[in-house]
Amino acid sequence: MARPKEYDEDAVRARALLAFLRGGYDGTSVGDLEAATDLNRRSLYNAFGDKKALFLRALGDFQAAAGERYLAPLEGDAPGAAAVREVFARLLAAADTEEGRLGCLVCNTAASEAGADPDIKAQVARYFDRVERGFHRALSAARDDGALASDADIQSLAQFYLGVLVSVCVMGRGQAPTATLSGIVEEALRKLA
Amino acid sequence: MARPKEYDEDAVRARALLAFLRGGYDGTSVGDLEAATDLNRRSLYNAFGDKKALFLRALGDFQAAAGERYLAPLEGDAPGAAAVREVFARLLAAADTEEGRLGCLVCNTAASEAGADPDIKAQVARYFDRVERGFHRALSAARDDGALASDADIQSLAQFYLGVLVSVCVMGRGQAPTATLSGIVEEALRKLA
DNA sequence: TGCATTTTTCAACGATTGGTGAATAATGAC
DNA sequence: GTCATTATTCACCAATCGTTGAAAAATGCA
Repeated sequence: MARPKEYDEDAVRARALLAFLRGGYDGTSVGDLEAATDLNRRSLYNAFGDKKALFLRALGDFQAAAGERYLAPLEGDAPGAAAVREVFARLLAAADTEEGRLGCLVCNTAASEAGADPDIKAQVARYFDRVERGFHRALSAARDDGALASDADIQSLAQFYLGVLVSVCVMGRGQAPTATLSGIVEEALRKLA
Repeated sequence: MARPKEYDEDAVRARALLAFLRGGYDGTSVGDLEAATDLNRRSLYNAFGDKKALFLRALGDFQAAAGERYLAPLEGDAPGAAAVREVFARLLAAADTEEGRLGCLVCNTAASEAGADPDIKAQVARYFDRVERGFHRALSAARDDGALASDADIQSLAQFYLGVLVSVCVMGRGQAPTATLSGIVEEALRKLA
């Protein structure tokens, strides 16, 4: 019927995501995206609309990937204190990898000028909400298991661990030594028996 | 001897700082800086060199101002648990102001593409170091006062509170509700008797 | 073998970017 | 008043920005 695409769209989006992770929204030009994806400018626009739309797709892809890679313990069928610990263990492990050092696209975006855009801001808020909800679920289970006092404030604890997660991502990107990151986490996890 | 400047350099730098706080490094054009400072392009370049130099000055100014406004309790002559609490109280109070909602230039920069520049990265690291050192000092006093157990790990606690500070700044900029920010802080401060 | 459809290539668009050269204006020293 | 010095104004630079139009190439269907 028509000429077939010469590229795999999922792979292209994965490469675009990496580029945005490196440079952020403003710091990544369409030229950079061409180079990162090996795709002609025009094909990018045909496939995704414009730069912002592509960024939003990347942001969505990141949320999906990070959700699976890091948040799974919170959202799986074994929530509890161990799940919370596992999330941070995975985060710290990632901080030792090249890709992990790029930080979290959501956190980076939240702190950046692109975070002023309403569409982007909404996606950021949605992810933070998801993380907080995940912690809430796990912490609730932890309380039922006795790892937390029965009168523990689950809500503010969930917000607290969301904050710790954000700080690990931001400071990790800022090249903070791994020891600093694990210091933060270690101290934060002391709240769990 | 020569024609006098028509502007106050300190005021200009303060306005440039505000502009960078709003838009970040990449998101603030020289044109934006002209508008923010009411200064001609050429005068900006004559006075500061180039955009990056001006940004570095703004970053330095921010550190000085934030140091005085927020970190003073940590560095003053009454360190201790109350000083730590006071820092976060000031941070939360600022989160309710328009200027405070712009976040922290250091944290924003750490998460942004500009954070890749070595000169900028060094300034970011220096500030984080200062904050951590401040917390260390206050926490050490807190331990001596009995507000912390005598075997408390002051080092990782200091890193921990630095992380909490970063997360409050980043999430505050991301328009997180004040309740979320105070939830984080409240939970973090529970470590202090 | 055309035909319709869609991808790809290539070149260009106007706008904006950071940065500068040169003339003009304002001062204090003489 | 003249001169050296520095600040301001204004026009302009090449480069890059995000985006698009139009032609060429590749497919399935008739």
